[in-house]
Amino acid sequence: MVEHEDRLSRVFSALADPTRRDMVARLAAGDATVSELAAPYDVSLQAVSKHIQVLEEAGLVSRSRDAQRRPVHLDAEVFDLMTKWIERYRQQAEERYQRLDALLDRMQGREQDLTDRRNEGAAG
Amino acid sequence: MVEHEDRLSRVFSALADPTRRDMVARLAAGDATVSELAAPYDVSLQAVSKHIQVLEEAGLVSRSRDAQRRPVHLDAEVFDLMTKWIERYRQQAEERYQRLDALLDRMQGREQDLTDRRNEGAAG
DNA sequence: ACCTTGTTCAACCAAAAGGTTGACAAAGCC
DNA sequence: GGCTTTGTCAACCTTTTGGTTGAACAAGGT
Repeated sequence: MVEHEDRLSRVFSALADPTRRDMVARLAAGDATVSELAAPYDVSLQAVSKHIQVLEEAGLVSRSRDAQRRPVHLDAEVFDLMTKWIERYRQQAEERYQRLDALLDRMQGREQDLTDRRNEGAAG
Repeated sequence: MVEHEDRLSRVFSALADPTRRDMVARLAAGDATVSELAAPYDVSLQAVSKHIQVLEEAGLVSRSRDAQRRPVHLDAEVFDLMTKWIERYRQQAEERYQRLDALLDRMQGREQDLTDRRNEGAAG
């Protein structure tokens, strides 16, 4: 839709592809050239080259030069961006859940069903 | 490409969209109905309905029923899946980086350039 | 200079994503 | 019963994505 979306979108989008996730997994064990990366997959070298481009645009990898080879290196810092985003909302959701639990404790004597949990969540 | 891809692909793919990420952020503060969720965005209710479906298929949200309303609820557990994946490879990459550092320490007297760092990473 | 190896660029294609509008279902309100 | 609210289904359109092939570029090796 938008030509160049925000960082987080590109990172999540890059990792949404299983082939690219697998490549990241392998790069975590050490740098690799394009053909080394391509070896296990049943697709053209060009397709792999494109995948690496996507990872690079997401800031997940960087490429150097070694003669004709273009070694691909995993840049782990971007992971922090994701982790922060995830943790933020997970914590928020968990805190909310705990507040709900506490509320349920306080009114445990009353005959209320789960609908109350949900309603409190939406309103509070 | 594949009709129903693995869980992780669907989760990352779902969060690759900024609108959906925003919806998740808002749901972390409490459940909401479809129209409540749709309100801030300049798109049709149908488009929002589709977004919610994507989040649901990714296991990020679930829907209950309250009269005509379909309250959307954030399921935080799926976040663990992502976090685990991310942490695994980040740690691996960091450990590798530290081993490289240690290696560099041991051979600090020699006149070696960064190429050695890269080569060790690819071969080891 | 020429060949080989490693990688990218360009054009093209099919499928998926994200949006639209129109019709319809489901449940409360008058 | 009929209207209104809330949401989904279906058909359609456009852009993006992930793949293809063929040509080209880059940098040693001989």
